[in-house]
Amino acid sequence: MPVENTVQSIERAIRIMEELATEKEGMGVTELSHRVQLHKSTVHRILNTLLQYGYVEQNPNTERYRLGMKLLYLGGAILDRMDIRREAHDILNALAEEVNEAVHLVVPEGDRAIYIDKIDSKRTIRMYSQIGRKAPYHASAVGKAILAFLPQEDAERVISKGLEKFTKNTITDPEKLKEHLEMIRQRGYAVDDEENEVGIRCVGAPVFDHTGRVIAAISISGPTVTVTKEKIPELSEKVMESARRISEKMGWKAG
Amino acid sequence: MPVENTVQSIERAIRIMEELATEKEGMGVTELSHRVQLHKSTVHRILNTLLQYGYVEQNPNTERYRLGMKLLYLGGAILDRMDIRREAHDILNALAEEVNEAVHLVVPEGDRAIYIDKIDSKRTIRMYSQIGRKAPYHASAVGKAILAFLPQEDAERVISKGLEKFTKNTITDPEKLKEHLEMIRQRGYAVDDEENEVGIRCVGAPVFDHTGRVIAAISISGPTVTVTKEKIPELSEKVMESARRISEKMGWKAG
DNA sequence: TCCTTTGTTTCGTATTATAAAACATTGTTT
DNA sequence: AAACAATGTTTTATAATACGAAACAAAGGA
Repeated sequence: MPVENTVQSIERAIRIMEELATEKEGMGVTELSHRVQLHKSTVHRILNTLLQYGYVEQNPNTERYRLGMKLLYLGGAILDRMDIRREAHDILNALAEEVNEAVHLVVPEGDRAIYIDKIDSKRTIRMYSQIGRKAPYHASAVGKAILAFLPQEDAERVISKGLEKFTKNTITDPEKLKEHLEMIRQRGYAVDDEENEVGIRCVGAPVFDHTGRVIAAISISGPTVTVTKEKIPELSEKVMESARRISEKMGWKAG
Repeated sequence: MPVENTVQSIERAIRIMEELATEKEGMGVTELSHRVQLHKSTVHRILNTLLQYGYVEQNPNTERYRLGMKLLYLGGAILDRMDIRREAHDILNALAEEVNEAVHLVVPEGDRAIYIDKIDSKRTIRMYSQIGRKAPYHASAVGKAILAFLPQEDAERVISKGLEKFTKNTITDPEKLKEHLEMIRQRGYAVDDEENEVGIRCVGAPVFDHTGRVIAAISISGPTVTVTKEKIPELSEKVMESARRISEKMGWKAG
C-alpha cells in the first residue's frame, strides 16, 4: 500500500522488520525476500543497514536474521513515558497472584486497544499474549470496557467501521453491540466469552483518569477450562476493584 | 558514520527515531532537523513515512512528533522470545518485595549489558532505569557479575577496549579490574559502589544456564541513602539466592 | 566431482530521494 | 490592522541514491 510523500526504502525496511517480528527464530535472506517480494540483494542491503545499527542481528551459525535489541531501547522509551504502566504494575501483580490467571493492561491506540503490560499466570495451560499487540475493541473484554465508556461519537466511529467476526460468538450486529455496551456501563465490567479467540475467556474493567475519561482497561484472562462461567461473578468483582484502585492512582474521583 | 552497502535513507530514519527516543514529549520538525542536521523537508518526509506506519505519532495540538506504538509491537516480539524473562519475573518480583528496592534483569548484548526487565521500588526516592538501555560491563554490578564469569578471552576483549571513567569510583585500571573480578568469582556477587552513577549503589549476581555459562545477571539497585554499605551483606545473600533460583530454572546444576 | 542452495558482492543506470523554494497557518509585535 | 516571525507542509527539477541482474564464495549433499 504505497502512500504519498513517503520514502520507499524506509517502507521496505519497515516491512522487513515486521516480517521478522513474526518469526522468533529469525529468517534467511532468501526466505525473507520471497515473503516481502523484493529482490534478494535489495533485501540483503536493507538487512545490512539494519544490522549495522542494531535493529537486526544475525546468528553467525545459522546465518539467519532476527530483530535486534535496539528496538528494545526504542520500545523501552515508549513504555517509560507511560505513567499508568508504573502506577498499575503492583496492582496487576497482586491481582494475578490472587486469581492465578493472566492479567493485562491495555490503552486505546487508534482503532484498537494495545497491550502495554501483562502478568502471566503460573498455570501449565496458559493463554498467549504479547506486549505491543492489539485487540479489537468490539471483541475483547478490555476493548469493550473502553468502548462502553468512550464519548458517544468516538464509540460510534469505531462501530461504524464494521465489526469483524473472529469466532461464532463475536458480536457483529451494531445494535446488539450497543445494547451490550449499555449493559457493561450498568455492570461496570465486560466479558469476552470466546468472542475474540475460541477457548479464551476474559473479564475486563475500565480505568479512568482525573477528568473522568476512560484511559485504559485491565483484564483477567485465561483458557475457558480455568476461567469458567461460574467464576465470572467473583472475577468481575476483583477486576473492578483493581481497576478502581488504578483509577484512583490516576487521579479519578468517584461520583 | 557511513558504513558500506547501507541505505542512506534508512540510516536517516534510524537517526530520527533515536533522536525522538530522547524526548518524552516529542519534537517539532524544525528542532529535529537541526538535531540530525538534515533539511527540514527531508525530515518531514521521513517523519511522514514513519507516521503512516505507526512508528511515529503526531500530537494534533502541539504538532510535535514522538515515537509510535508500532515500536512497542516490535519490542514486544523481542521480549517475548526471551525465555529467561518469563522464568525470572516472579523471582524478581518477590525479591523486590522483600528488599523494597529496584530489581533488574540484564543480558549480555555486544559490548554492554542490556536491561530486559525491572521491578521498580515503592520508595519515594528511586533510581531511574529503562528497559532496553545498556550498562557498561566494568562499571555496573550486573555487568561485572557477567564479566567475572565470562570465558577469559571474552573478558579480555571487553577489558582491552578500554575502561571508561564515569565517576571517581569507576575502576579504570585493567589490572585492578581483573583482581576485582577474581574477588567477585570468589564471593559470588558484585557491587557497583557509585562506579556507574554518583549516588547509586547496586549489588548484582550472575545467572547461568544448563551448560554452566553466564547468560544474565540480576541486581538490587537504589540510591546510596537506602542501599547503604551496611546492608550489602544482607542484600548480597538475597540477590545470590534469587540468581541461583533463576539459574536452576534455566537448567543450571550446582557443581 | 558436480550440483544445489544460500548468503554476499559488484556495478550500470533507472528510479528515487533530496532540498530549495514556496505556501499555509498561527502567534506575536508594532 | 498590518507586518513580522516561526512552524509545519507542499511542490518540483535533478542530482544522488537504491535497485536488481549477474557473478561470486562457501557449504552440504548426491
